[in-house]
Amino acid sequence: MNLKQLATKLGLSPTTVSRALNGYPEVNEATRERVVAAARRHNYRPNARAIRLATGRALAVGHVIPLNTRSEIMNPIFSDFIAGAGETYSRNGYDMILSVVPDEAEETTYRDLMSRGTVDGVIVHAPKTNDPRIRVLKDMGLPFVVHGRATGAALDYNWVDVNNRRAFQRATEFLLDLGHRHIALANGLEHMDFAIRRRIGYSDALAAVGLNPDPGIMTSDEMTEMNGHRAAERALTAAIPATAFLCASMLQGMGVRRAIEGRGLRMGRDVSVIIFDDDLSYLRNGEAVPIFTATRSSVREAGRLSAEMLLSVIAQPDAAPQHHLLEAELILGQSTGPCPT
Amino acid sequence: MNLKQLATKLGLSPTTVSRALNGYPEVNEATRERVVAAARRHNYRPNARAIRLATGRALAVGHVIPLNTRSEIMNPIFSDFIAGAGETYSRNGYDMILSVVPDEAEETTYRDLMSRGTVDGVIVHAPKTNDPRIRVLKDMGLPFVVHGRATGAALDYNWVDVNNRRAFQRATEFLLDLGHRHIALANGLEHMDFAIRRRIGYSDALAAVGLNPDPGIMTSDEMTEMNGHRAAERALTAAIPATAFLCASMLQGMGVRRAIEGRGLRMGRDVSVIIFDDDLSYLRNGEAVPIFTATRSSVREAGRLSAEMLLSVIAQPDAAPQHHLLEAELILGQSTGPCPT
DNA sequence: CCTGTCCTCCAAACCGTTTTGGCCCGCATC
DNA sequence: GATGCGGGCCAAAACGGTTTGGAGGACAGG
Repeated sequence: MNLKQLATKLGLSPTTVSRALNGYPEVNEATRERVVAAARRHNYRPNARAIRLATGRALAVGHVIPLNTRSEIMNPIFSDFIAGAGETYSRNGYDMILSVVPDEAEETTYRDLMSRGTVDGVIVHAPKTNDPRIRVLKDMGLPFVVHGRATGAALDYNWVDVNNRRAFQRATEFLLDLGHRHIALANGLEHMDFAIRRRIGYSDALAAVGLNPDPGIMTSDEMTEMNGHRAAERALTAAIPATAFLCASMLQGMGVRRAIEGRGLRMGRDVSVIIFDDDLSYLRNGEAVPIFTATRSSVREAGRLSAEMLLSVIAQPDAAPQHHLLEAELILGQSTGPCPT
Repeated sequence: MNLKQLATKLGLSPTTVSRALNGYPEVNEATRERVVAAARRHNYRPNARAIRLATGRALAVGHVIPLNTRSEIMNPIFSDFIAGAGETYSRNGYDMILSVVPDEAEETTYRDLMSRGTVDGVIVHAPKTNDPRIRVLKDMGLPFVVHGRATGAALDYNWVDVNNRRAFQRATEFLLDLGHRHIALANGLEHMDFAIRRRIGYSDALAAVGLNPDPGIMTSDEMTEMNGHRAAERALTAAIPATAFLCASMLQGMGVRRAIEGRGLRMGRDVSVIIFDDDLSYLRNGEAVPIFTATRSSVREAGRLSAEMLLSVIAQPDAAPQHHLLEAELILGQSTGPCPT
């Protein structure tokens, strides 16, 4: 059942039927109701392909997932972010298109999505320092929102980010207040922007009390359980062992906990741990009471917000760039306590 | 730059240009080269919206993600499956559309995707026993492939699945061979089809040596670390404590390990553990040598295969239903050993 | 009665491709 | 020299909507 058929069945022109269904004012209320009723009865659904061609809009947004050979982006964050963004899209009648491409093809993919008219805008994931994608997208004129920020980008652009620096600064301060002086950092890969900011927050807090970061207890690696474990083994057997840990992810925190307990120590009493908790649906940080003390910020919420921002940018492409800085909350769990003397 | 402009620039008709670019035979080789060269030079890219309308094909496939209030599908599996499927799609010029919808709207979403012509086919995720979606899609005539199977479905349909029953049967047999007689099962939610099959494999293996499953050491729950931990606590303090565990996921296995070590026992010596390892990119089961003995099957590979199957179904909608049963390999790690006497 | 203004509706153009149904010309065949 | 047959090209009709630019009629105002 298409528009023309519906129109003849109603004894109206396609024009009027189209207008009636799309809520234009120049159609009599009585006929509008008649049209709407008939449309429902024959469950007419306008062909999306035709609408897209006629209106020149794609009614779709893209998420380009570079399939790194060293696979970094296919991370645990991803599915929750997508869930949040996807909710927003479906509520607004937009499609979400995922492009999984080898990372060297990422730029080409953006160009393609744009020039073939497949999407109206894109979300940029996992920005690196001085990320080249920003310049490219800006030049192309394709609306985009970055999840995160890219330090050093000369241009202004739309982004949604967590205040990673402050989160880790507060967490470090909290550990310092508990008397810890040897605080290990199990960070993410530091070519990623968020990881750099977290390290700065950590260093700043140390510097504020006259401490220098000790490279012997700082690691930067993919945020897996095993790497967390490895980092903790190293920091716990250092010349001056760490008494506390700051972890960039839940998984790393679990690895650290394993190392702690594996040495017969108890987390929260002998060694303190704070993690960054992305509040993932399948990696809950405890139930009633959190296991880990954590800086928490929902990545799903970030997905929602990024999507909303992108839709608003698409609607008004010439508006000034928008920014949304989320604050992580510091939640108290069972993994922190005063530094043993 | 669109087809018409390119055509006039070449002094040809749109017809000929279109045919030249699409490799039709009725165009002179010399002109074809001229056209191709010009297309590249002006980097002409055909408008996807127009192609879709003209050909009547969506050149896109859908993945509908029901956003369960009890969030079951937004699981760790998801991102790897998507990565695998996405690779296949981009290689074949198809778009992947993700629809995140409240689960009561799932059927409506399928209807919409189909009747508005947004997709040419869909992948069905996380089938339950006697899953109603299969009947619905069959009736609609929308091509689909199920990732997993739905026990009890009367109709035949396309699916890609792992031999979950045999995997757990073999794992159980292996533990029995090592002398274990009290084998706990930390299963997934048993309204999910894969979980049922795994339990059957487990029970069958026990039955084969004359043992009955002990409900006191069997759990069925979401596959999280905490649930694994809880299940292990229970099974280790049962009247007759379990000496071995079969876990449906890596995360559960990690929880079980924590419980074991928390009681001062050692995994692999005092208590054996076998997990089902989906080979996720951010949850690697060890490096050189696996931590957990496991039945392993790459969910990413399953994604690739499902996507390929779907594309073939779309190409030949009337072919007989296809099935692809993957076998999980049993890999030996450090988490299993003879039953202590 | 004439004019102007709404209110409703419509015919036709348009979006950018693919595809159908020729057309023209050169060349071989009889 | 007519006929047949491909090869190479094209005009125009789809595809299924939206949007532009009226048209016709009712009704109010002068």
